[in-house]
Amino acid sequence: MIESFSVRWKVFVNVYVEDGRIFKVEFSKEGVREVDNEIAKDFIRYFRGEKVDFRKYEVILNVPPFVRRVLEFVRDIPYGNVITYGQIAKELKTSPRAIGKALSLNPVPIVIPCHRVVGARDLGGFSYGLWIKRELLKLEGVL
DNA sequence: GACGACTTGTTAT
DNA sequence: ATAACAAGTCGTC
Repeated sequence: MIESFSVRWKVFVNVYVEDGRIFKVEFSKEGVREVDNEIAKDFIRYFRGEKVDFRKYEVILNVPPFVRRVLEFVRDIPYGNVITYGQIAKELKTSPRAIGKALSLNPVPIVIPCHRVVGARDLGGFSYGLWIKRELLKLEGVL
C-alpha cells in the first residue's frame, strides 16, 4: 500500500511510503495532505529541532549499486555531525566528485542525511536549493 | 586569500 | 562516446 503525505516546514516536505518503507522525500512548494502517523510526527519533531534518528525507518533505494554504497555510508552519520565529500571518497576508494554525484541521486533526503556532507572549503551543494541544506544544518546546531 | 587549470568517478543520453 | 556534476588539489599572483 502506497501512501503520501506532507509536513509543513519552511517548505512542504512530501513523504512517500510503501508498506512502512520510505521511498521518496522531496521539498516542494506544493503540499499533499497532512496526516498524523508515526513518520509524520518524527518529521515534525525533527523540524522542531529535536534530535531524531531516522535510521529506525526502512527505505526503498531504487538506485545503482555505487549510489547505494554511498547512501548506506551516509546513513550512519550521526545527528549534528558533518563529513566532507573528500573523506567519504577516501573511505570508499573513489573520488569526491563521484560522491557528490551519488548524493544528488538520494531519493530520501533527511532520512538519509546527505545534508551532513559538506565541501572541504564550503557547504557544497544541495539539489533542492542550498538554503535548505543551510537550514537543516542550523536545526542540528552545526551552523 | 583569490583565482585558474588540471584531475576525477559515476551516471545518463 | 561524451557531457554533466552537490569536489579537491596544486600552482601562481
